[in-house]
Amino acid sequence: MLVSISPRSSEPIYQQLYDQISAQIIRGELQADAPLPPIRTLAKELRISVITVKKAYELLEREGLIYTVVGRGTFVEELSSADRSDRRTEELVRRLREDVAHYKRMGLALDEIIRWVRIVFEEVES
Amino acid sequence: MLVSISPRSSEPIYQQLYDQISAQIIRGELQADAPLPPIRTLAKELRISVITVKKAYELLEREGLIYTVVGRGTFVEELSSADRSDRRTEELVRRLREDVAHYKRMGLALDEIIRWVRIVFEEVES
Amino acid sequence: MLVSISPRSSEPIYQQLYDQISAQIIRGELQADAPLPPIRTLAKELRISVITVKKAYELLEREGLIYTVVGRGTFVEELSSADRSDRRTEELVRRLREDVAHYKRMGLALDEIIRWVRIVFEEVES
Amino acid sequence: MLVSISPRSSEPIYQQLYDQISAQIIRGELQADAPLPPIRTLAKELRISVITVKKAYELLEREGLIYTVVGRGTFVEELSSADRSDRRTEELVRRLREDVAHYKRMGLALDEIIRWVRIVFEEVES
DNA sequence: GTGGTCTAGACCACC
DNA sequence: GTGGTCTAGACCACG
Repeated sequence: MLVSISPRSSEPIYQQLYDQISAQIIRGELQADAPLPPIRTLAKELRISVITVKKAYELLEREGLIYTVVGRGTFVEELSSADRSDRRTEELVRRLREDVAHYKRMGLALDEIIRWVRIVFEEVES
Repeated sequence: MLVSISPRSSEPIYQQLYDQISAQIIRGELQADAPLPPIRTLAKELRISVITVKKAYELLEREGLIYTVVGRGTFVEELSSADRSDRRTEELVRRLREDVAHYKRMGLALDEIIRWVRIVFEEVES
Repeated sequence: MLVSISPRSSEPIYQQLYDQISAQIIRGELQADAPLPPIRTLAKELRISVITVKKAYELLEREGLIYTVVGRGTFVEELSSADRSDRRTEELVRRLREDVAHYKRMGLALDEIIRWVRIVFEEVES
Repeated sequence: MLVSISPRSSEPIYQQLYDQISAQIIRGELQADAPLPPIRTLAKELRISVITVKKAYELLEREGLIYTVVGRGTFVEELSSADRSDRRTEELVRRLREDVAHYKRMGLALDEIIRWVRIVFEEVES
């Protein structure tokens, strides 16, 4: 599992973790029942607080993306492909709604938004 | 000048004000040297604190979009249409870059983003 | 008498008036007993409030630079050349003290200040 | 980090803080990534409001001199020595231009200004 | 009437 | 513990 964080970002670190890990699970890059790194290990690797990692894992668990076996560790939940598709959509739409509302408020027409999305999409690193 | 705020949004109120007013100036809807509502008046109308309005005005002033004459009031700065176009693009691209990067990280293709933007655009309030 | 104001400056308008008029008197450009423009006239010319002009004239009178004859108008006070020289110095030093203190706080040595004063002096309009 | 304020000065407290801290950063006295005192601590030390300190920090951040990591604290931005030199000059010249313009308007010759700067420099506290 | 500054104090999110 | 936001209210200078 690969994650990277930018501590200076305005997005909270636990959110960055959640976003990246959930995306990998939903895209199917992490197999069902595969183990996630132990909280302390991941915290040490990323040089962040254990509490922060724990918060991200808790979020993932509450969303049904991972499960914990006390004393054994944390594992990827099994998701049907329908599940995965639904979750992806749901998560996505929630965010898009906010963003698009913002563009509308800035006075952008639908065509303009799409035009800019095309332009920016290629330049962006990921 | 028309502004509206949603106190429940996660976006700070002063930021909402800044966004809306700057958009109107950049779109040229507010004439150069036109007076903005006095901070106290606007605060009362929106039922928020004077200080919150002031913070928005401070941001606008620091961006060179408005100017203040103490004891007289606050006014729209004169912007060439080239200026306006530049600022609009700059502001927009900065934001789009972040958003699109996020969608990419979540594993979305360009087509998918555009498809969803179309769908969401209509249902969104403003 | 020639005065010009910049309404956007952070320096109050009445102060701008005071500075310019007092400088002209102290430099001897305005003869003793020469009439100053009536308050209302000057206010109209400069498109500012009568109150503002009045405030400047009051300051000048309090400093003994002008005198008022009710019903006749306002006139330049008679100053001995010693007087003029004293006032000029006094006024100047008060201001310089603040400015120089600021440069010192910014970590500038005496030599540096002088070097920069020389450079800037020529470029400045007046 | 050493700062001192004079509450009686006409210069706003937050501006005094900004001036002193920015000067230290630009002079390179504060190392990159060194932590600034927490706003609450500094406020208590100086016996001023937290908000006043925050305002100074906001200014510093907007000028790119410090950066904030929410929940962790505030830190000195990394500046190349070229950067530092540029900023110092820029800030200085902006201010000097105003001051010198004022002296010129008061009818002072270059020699006189320099003579008085020399005299005043030593007596000034800091 | 206008904005500029400062205050004390509250609540929140994050680490 | 950290900073981020918002509040109500005060006092001042300016026009």
